[in-house]
Amino acid sequence: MLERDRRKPGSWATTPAKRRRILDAALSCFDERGIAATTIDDICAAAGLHVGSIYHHFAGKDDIFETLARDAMGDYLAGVVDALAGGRSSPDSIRRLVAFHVRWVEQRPALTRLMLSWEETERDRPSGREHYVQYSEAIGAWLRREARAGRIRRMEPDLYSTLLMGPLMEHARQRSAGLTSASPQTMQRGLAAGLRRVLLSGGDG
Amino acid sequence: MLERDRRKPGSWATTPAKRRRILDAALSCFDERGIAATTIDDICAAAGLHVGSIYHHFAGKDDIFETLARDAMGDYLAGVVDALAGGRSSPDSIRRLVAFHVRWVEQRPALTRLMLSWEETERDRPSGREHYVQYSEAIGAWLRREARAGRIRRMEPDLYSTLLMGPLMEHARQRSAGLTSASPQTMQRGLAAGLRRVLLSGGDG
DNA sequence: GGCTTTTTAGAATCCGGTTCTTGAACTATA
DNA sequence: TATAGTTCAAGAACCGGATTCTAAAAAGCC
Repeated sequence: MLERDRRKPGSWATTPAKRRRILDAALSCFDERGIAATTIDDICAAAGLHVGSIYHHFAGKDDIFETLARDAMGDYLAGVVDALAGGRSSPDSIRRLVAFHVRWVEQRPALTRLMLSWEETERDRPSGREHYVQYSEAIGAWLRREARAGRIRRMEPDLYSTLLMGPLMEHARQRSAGLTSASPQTMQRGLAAGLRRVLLSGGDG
Repeated sequence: MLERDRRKPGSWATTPAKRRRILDAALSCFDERGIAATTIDDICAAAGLHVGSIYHHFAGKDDIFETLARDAMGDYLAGVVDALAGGRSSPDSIRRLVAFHVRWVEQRPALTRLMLSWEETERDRPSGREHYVQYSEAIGAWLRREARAGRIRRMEPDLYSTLLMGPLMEHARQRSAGLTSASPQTMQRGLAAGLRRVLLSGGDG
């Protein structure tokens, strides 16, 4: 029934490549049908493999999802940290952060969706908090340093992540749901301006 | 196997009450086990009914979930609109909005979780955008009015929701995951201050 | 009290994820 | 190049949970 791509003997891919192929297949399924709606069979068909093989490489659907999501999150976080660290001043770091974020979201819609969904599902699990903590840590170091130097408004640590991540994640959500009519450039400028006003010292208390 | 609460003949509840009982049962299950993990049987046990009866009142698990989530969202939105409309000035409206939000999240952890999860799952569905649009509309009217009067910084409409909803929803997420150590009062003050800086006119462009 | 409609019980069904068994392909070693 | 051990693929079997279906009890109505 399913059109499977049976290879002739002798052309067996090496393990990491096969793993990759499953992940890629899953990613495109997740992206086009939604995460809950894709079945293992869908992934089988897309990867040209049978259930057994998939379960040989992964513990299950969740494992595949988590692997993809974890990678996506890791990639995003690395970019965030780089952007912040690479700025030559606080405003510059903020500009770079927002520029990176908007570009990432624009260029990786599937990964964006994955990252956002993960956020949701992870919360219920034992390991749930992990990513959140990771995110906070990633930004925390930079924020603490800048705040200590007086370049960034001093406030309750919890507020930093709320006020920084909030707009960024909300933007990602809107964008991945196709709800923004404004251009990426406009959003980028607006987000940067907003974050500057919230974070940088000066003005009313 | 399941301990069902069989009522004696003659004590049958009226329809809306029965519906309510199912919803309440489901809400507590969702809350204590997580949404994905609660089975229909769990809800049956909690409501003291059998599958058949539940399917008589609702189309399925999703229907129950959506009903609860829609109600939660409706309640929240109504409060938001009230808060904004009731302020005697823009800063006052913002203060009221944040105060309402923080209180709501504190007092209704189960509904908060539901609302946030709905956001996630809804995106994939045909009717997906609906709630988002609803949210934007709810705040949109107030924002447009204030902006036209010059009391609120003029910006791309999409940015309003990003910059307003972003921090609030992020706060709700953190809170419902038990990740804030700061007191509600602190968060409330901080959020209000942040939103004021972003939204109110004046200062750098 | 008999008739219709609503609600319930619970068995039957269906669907999708996971497990298990078998065998084929690869690897290393002699 | 046979051989033992290991990894990978196939696909049937299994299992749990959502949904559907049928019959019967309760409620409403005359």
